[in-house]
Amino acid sequence: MAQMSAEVYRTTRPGLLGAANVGETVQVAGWIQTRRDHGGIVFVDLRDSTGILQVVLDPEAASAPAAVLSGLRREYVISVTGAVAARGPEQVNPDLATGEIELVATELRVLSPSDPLPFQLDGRVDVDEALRLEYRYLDLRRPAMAANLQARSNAIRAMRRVLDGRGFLEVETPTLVASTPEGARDVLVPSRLRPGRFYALPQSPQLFKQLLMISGVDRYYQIARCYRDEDFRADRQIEFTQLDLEGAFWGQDEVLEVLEEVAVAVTRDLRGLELARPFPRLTWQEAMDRFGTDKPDIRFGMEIQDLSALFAATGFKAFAEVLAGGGTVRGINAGAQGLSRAGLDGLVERALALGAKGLVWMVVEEDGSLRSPVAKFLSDDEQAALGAALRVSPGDLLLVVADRFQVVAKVLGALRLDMGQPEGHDEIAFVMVTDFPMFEVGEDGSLTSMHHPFTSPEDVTEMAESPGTAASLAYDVVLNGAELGSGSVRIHNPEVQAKVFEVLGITEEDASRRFGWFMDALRYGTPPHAGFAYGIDRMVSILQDQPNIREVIPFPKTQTGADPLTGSPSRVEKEQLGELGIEIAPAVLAIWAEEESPT
RNA sequence: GGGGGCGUGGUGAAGUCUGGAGUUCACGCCGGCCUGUCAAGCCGGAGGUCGCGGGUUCAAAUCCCGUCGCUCCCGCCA
Repeated sequence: MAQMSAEVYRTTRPGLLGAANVGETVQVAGWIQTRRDHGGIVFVDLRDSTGILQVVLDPEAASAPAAVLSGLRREYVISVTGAVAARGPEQVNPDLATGEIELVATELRVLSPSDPLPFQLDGRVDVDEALRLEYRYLDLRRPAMAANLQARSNAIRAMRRVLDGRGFLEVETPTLVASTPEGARDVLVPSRLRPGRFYALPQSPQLFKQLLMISGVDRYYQIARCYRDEDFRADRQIEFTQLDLEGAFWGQDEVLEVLEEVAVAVTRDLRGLELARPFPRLTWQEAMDRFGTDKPDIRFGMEIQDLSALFAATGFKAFAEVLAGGGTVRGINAGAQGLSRAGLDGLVERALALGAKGLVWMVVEEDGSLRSPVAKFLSDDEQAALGAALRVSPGDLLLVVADRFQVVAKVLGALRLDMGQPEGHDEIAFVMVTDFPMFEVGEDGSLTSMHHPFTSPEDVTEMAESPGTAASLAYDVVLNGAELGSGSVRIHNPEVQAKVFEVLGITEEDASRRFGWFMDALRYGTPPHAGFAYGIDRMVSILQDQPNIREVIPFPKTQTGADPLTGSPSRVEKEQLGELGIEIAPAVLAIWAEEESPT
């Protein structure tokens, strides 16, 4: 079979052919999308990654025997030689890119047959995702999924184009790193050569890219796989991909400019849309005040209004007590929702679930008066002022929450999304959120980094003296209400870094043990630097109008971290564990035994 | 850790609330007819332990308990 190596399967591709090729003799190969067998003549839609082409198999013209033609089935892989012919005017298919032509076959070879499929690829029904994942290689043949893979590739290509054009150096950093038990749970990998020790898979290349800055790499980027062992969501997988970047002698403005350029290029390539620059910018406080969240969806208004001043002298006890206690009263005008009493009760329940002590709803009547369980507690002046503040029209639904600022923001922010978020994703609304707080204050008063502990404070003195309110040089990029990524100006001064650890309550000893190597590096001439990481899965899924990131990940895992195709995570042989010095806990072995017993 | 949804021939759904023969619809699959269809058409056929286990009942896809899987959300995600 020496001639096999010289065998020609195709001379062109199905989707590349058009009216210009009429009269040419070509050979194409691909999968049979559908077959229409008329007893004599047989039509086959031949599919590959370029598109679909109709092949006409006439038993009198084709050299293949009739038995072969009638034996063709979906997803058979075939190679066809024939003449490109124009279709008659009655036979043009306007729904097909190649609909003006067809291939009249003279020779057909079956390269691979296919078993009947476990599910249909035609996209007319939503197949159970577990089944799709078990047969992902079939799922990915569907044009919609192939388009997602293509879009992802296009996005990464656009990123590289922008950054390569700006002289960035692409550098790979390790994926077997030291565990830093802070932030997300690490994915751990046992070491064979040093039994009892573990690598962690990186949550991000953060410290390595900072080391690269110290190394003299001026501008760095990496398409970096990152790992966080936390619970799954529609937009969260245990492993995900980031565009990680960093620049020396940079401040926030330089980073944001590059981020915009990347976002513009990716949006252009994926959606053919030219975004206006600069992107809208909000400080964290503005975002929280107006939208109740640090990742605002600015495709619609329904902004939160502070009503505290308006109720300063209110006789309504619930509001007065909150205000006396330093809280705030805020509301949104949700517009004409036309909700039933049950619907309104549902909103109250939702507010309670979000942590509110209550939710005041009011519906604006035709005469401008307010229909509400609490209307009788509000003076005429208050009602009038409320109407003015929320710019009401008859039929509008007003939602008011009184509580601590954090609670009000969370509840109204969530209700705003419930009531107003657009269904489609026609609009692409990027927004930069800046001036994040340095720290998050826990219930017990403890401080944790809002971003990460290598983020520079805006003012070191302020940070030391009032860490609870101190601002940082951290920023996010938000797209349609989703956080696409975060970045910051980093600390390049070891004393400042030590101070941040101190404020975080990390002892000098702890800091030295965990990050001593990094603190040392900071002492050898560290340039000021700043950077960012874009979540590529999220960016592509939103730009592709996909409901979750699994649609743009070729081989994702299920919510319990499993891959139905390969069976990971799998048990391993005792011998393997022995080499690693690892034993399975008796409690786990008992569960295994129970699973295996046939009962 | 918690809350919600889903699980019915190969696929997708209806049936479940209000228990009464594995019933129905669409697609796919197999066979037959058919030489211009294009998600071809027409005729015929096969195919299901209603996720799994237990309980209630004369009787369970349907009610109850448990469990597994998938999914959405809260917590978590420096």
